[in-house]
Amino acid sequence: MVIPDLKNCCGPASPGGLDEKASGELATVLAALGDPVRLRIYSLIAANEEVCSCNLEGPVGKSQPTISHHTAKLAAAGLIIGEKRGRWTWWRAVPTQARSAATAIGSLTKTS
Amino acid sequence: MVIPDLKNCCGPASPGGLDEKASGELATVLAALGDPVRLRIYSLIAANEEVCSCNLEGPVGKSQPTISHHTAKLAAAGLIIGEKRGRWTWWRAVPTQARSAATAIGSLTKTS
DNA sequence: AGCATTCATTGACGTTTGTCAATACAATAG
DNA sequence: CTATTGTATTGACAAACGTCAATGAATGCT
Repeated sequence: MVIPDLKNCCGPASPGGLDEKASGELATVLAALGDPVRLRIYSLIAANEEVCSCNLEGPVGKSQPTISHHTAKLAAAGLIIGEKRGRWTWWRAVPTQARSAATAIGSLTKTS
Repeated sequence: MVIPDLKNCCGPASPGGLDEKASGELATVLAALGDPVRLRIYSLIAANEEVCSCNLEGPVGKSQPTISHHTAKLAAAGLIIGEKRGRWTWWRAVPTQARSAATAIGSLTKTS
């Protein structure tokens, strides 16, 4: 008795695709941006040089702990960094992180 | 009695940022890619012209219903489309969707 | 020093998510 | 037509998530 192929529709596809580690890192960044509230927070920060937390609660319309929670998540993904100057925390975007994620997505599409 | 400003650290920031609708749509796409398993599935599909489901279970290492669940989510976000040809479902990437998300992320960073 | 303000953290709650077993559906093969 | 094969759906469950009230920690003002 010969053991047949598990599947017979086609070969083992192709080697392409991200490995487990790369997909995990990129997914972290994309997941951080994959929430409407966080995306708006990030866009507000990225559109300005610096934004202090006091300017986030208003436009976003969430409570202060929620804003803090989301900014922490964006910071954990390396998308923003916060500097505590005086009484306020000022947030700045890290453009390289967003851009590398953007190019990573763009380079997933077939390049032929 | 004069009503004071709610916050006094700075003005109302800037108008920049995505509106609620735009952030919701983009967040849907990014959330779809914000999972390591889905990102690997998408990268496998995008790296090839077409991929049938039988070639996904193996590399991804998840059960068949899980794969189906994730492909459905990617399809709902408009990132892939499935065509049932013969016995197998063939998945194709929609490069425009991924690319528009990539450019949207890229254009969030300050352009000055 | 004492008080007010700003932000982070904790705790709690309901909702969503990722996963798989079991089942149902669809389409080909014999 | 019946059996087999590939895929989608359902049900269930633990884990993660988003949210807010309450509390804590750190800074500036008087």
